[in-house]
Amino acid sequence: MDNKHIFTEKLRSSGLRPTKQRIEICKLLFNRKDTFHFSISDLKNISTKKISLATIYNTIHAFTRKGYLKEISINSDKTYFDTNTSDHHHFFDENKKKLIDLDDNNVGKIKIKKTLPGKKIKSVEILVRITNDN
Amino acid sequence: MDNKHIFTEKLRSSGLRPTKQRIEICKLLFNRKDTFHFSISDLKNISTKKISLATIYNTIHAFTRKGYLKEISINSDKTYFDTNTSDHHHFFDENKKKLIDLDDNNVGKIKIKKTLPGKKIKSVEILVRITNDN
DNA sequence: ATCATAATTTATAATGATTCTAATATAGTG
DNA sequence: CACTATATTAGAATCATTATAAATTATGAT
Repeated sequence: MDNKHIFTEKLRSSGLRPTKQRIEICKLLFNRKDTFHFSISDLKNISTKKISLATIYNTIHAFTRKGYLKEISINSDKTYFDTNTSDHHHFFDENKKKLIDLDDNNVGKIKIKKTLPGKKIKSVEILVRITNDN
Repeated sequence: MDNKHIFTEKLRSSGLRPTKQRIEICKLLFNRKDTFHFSISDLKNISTKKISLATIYNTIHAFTRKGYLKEISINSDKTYFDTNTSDHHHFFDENKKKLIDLDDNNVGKIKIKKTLPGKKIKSVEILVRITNDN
């Protein structure tokens, strides 16, 4: 069971043609229990089928625009993406250079007391940098 | 008054030789009232003296290691630095692509309820994305 | 001040991620 | 099937950043 028809429908209903490359990427990303943090090169590496780099970029960006992926900011040369698009935060393990989810309900309420005229808050993201405890 | 001798001393006391390039960069960064958010190319642009790009990179990284600058993470292709090294957070204006300081005391206390074995928290950073309110 | 040495600067090349381009292939529609 | 819009592709282009190796400069000792 690889959910091919489900992905096909999902793609179609978002106005994206269900090509074999997109379905393959869907399988890699969404046929897993846990949320997946990855960079483009990670994705390239785990893919057995040959999909061009440009297609991987295009697809991941399309999925991000559709809200199926979330882009994550850390100071690193690579951009990371997350299959968990819910409101949540991250630990960044500086030793392992790995992201770990931090659920919104594992963080106390955040109050932003400063406001800026003519601006509205789009999102509030927390990054907790962690290191080995020694 | 350009604080040249103060910068010279500061550099020397951190084990960095006070070269004319480093002193020029000190002036650009620290002779200002407000904190300064910049990218390497911003710095290159405001410098009237010709300093090679490699030296700008080297110097900014040296200053960051010494704690005179702080590196900031946002999802963008450039790395930003901040002359305000105190514990604080940022707004990122998605329309203007500009960073704005958000003081720690303008944010309610943040409680991280999840712990990870063998790890300690190094820092907690908040990024508040804002857009035009319309 | 001069010398020797280690640190620094520099121009340039190399790298790596990402985007662009233009040709080819494919999906959806009639 | 045929047409057209959309996708995929390989490869080139771009941009930020890092590495290299030679020339320059700061510093401490003489």
